Amino acid sequence: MNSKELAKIFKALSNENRLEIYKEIAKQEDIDYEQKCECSISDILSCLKIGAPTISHHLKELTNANLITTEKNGKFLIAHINKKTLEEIRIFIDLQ
Amino acid sequence: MNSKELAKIFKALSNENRLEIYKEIAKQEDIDYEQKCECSISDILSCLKIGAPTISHHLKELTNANLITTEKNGKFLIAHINKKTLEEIRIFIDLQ
DNA sequence: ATTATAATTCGATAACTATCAAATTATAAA
DNA sequence: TTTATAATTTGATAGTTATCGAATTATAAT
Repeated sequence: MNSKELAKIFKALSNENRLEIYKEIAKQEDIDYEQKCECSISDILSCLKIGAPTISHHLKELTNANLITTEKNGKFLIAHINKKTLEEIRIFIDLQ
Repeated sequence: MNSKELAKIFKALSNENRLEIYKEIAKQEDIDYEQKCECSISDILSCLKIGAPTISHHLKELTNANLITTEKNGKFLIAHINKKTLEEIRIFIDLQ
């Protein structure tokens, strides 16, 4: 993976609130291990002090960096961690 | 390590050129394993297409995020990777 | 059908950042 | 002591981004 792509991933994680969102998604995915994971915007809304439009924006950034994937479940949105991208970061760290 | 600190670290790595500088420092440190490592601004200058003031700025950002340390050797500047911060990133990755 | 809820889009704004040229400081070499 | 080199600082600028309120869309519940 080249520096441009990697920098993009780091940029997506470089905002405190966005990082919190990412961690919350990972946490939910862990809890709901065998169930269908449901980490919706409304869930995140209650954790953070930022509005829905901002969360929507942040989720798009995370998606754009391939850190998460999302799908719609009725009214709700479900987010998943993309393990491959996480692995790319790990590879970078191990190389340094 | 909390999200605010971690986000700061990621921010420092979120610029392509700054990431390249970081990698170059790591590379030099690796090469000069038993010698005194000398990764100066002038060395980096020749690798990247940005000016000295910008590199100086980037080095300050990396230092500020505790990703590197620097010392002066005469006219030159020597940079070192801070392994502890690298380890903090690894811990985060392993938790996800 | 109407209403309520979840999420997104749009437009605006304030804050931040990468970059450069020019000037300055610090150090080494001649 | 003069000159050359390395790096930093300063000031400016163009581009990016986090955030919000308002409006809109999509879906579910009544």
